[in-house]
Amino acid sequence: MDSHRTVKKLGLKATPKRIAILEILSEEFVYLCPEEIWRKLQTRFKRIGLPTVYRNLEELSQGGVIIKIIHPDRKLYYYYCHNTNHHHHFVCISCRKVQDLEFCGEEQIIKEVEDTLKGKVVSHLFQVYGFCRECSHGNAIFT
Amino acid sequence: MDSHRTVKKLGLKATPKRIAILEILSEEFVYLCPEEIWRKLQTRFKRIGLPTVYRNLEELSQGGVIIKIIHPDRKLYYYYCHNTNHHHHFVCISCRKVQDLEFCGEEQIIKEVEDTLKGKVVSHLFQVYGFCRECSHGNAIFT
DNA sequence: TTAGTTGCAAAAGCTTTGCAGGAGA
DNA sequence: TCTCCTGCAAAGCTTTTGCAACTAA
Repeated sequence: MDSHRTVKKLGLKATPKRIAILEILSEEFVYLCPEEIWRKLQTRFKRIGLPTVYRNLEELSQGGVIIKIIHPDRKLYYYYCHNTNHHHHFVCISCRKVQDLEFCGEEQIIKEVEDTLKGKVVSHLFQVYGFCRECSHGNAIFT
Repeated sequence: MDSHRTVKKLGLKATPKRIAILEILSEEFVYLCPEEIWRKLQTRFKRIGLPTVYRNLEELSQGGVIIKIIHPDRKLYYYYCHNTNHHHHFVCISCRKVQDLEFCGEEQIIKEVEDTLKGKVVSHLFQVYGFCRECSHGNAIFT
């Protein structure tokens, strides 16, 4: 909520632009790409560079405050996730809304990898794509 | 196995380079990026363009003969998967070896999305990263 | 013959870097 | 004051496109 404090907690300076980037994302329930965030920032700042957006998004995501969304188009997308527990997302491919999922299956994965393959799990990527409630009711704009 | 027939079955012409690309991938148990495949092709063909590799990989993956591997570096990677059933992969982040997983959890995901979120699942991405048996025994070369 | 392929060069994007000037703490 | 940030311009890289020449069927 308090973007200023969140930023400082990461050991970063609380510059107006950094705070604005975090605020923009935290007010959205969809994932955004750097350029979209940049365009939103332009309404608040007359001079704002795209590299600044890229740099800040990377820092915030390194700090765990926002997450990268894996997208088939291989562009960078970021999402502010309010839920701090380990969980995964249901991503609407029409309106880009992101919703939390309870299901994970991490235990079973680790068990299978360790027991059957004798390997070691470092991380896992799990994302579900589809149409959210609103978009599956006829008004989907698939892009 | 028979790359020639596989290619023709997709409605594509069986050109030597196309077949070679498929053969190279089908003999590997790791995922490769277009440039790596291109370098391997250069030992067989004196003239071979990188765009040809990109184009063919895209066609073969459209045809379902090979799959794209989602990678954090957002580069394209392809993998020839011998298993035709729905399944997921355990990817070794050290040696790039890919191994099939039995666990999926698709039913639970669909149930949760439909029951709780009232949405519709179109696809899901599930990939597990870690160290394979060999690489977790000390000889890992993490890049 | 002829539609599908390929090589080359160039373009296209998105993302990153260098660096001098600027601003939080 | 002193790092850390930022804007701008330029570079970097991977991937894609245009087009004429080529080739599998």
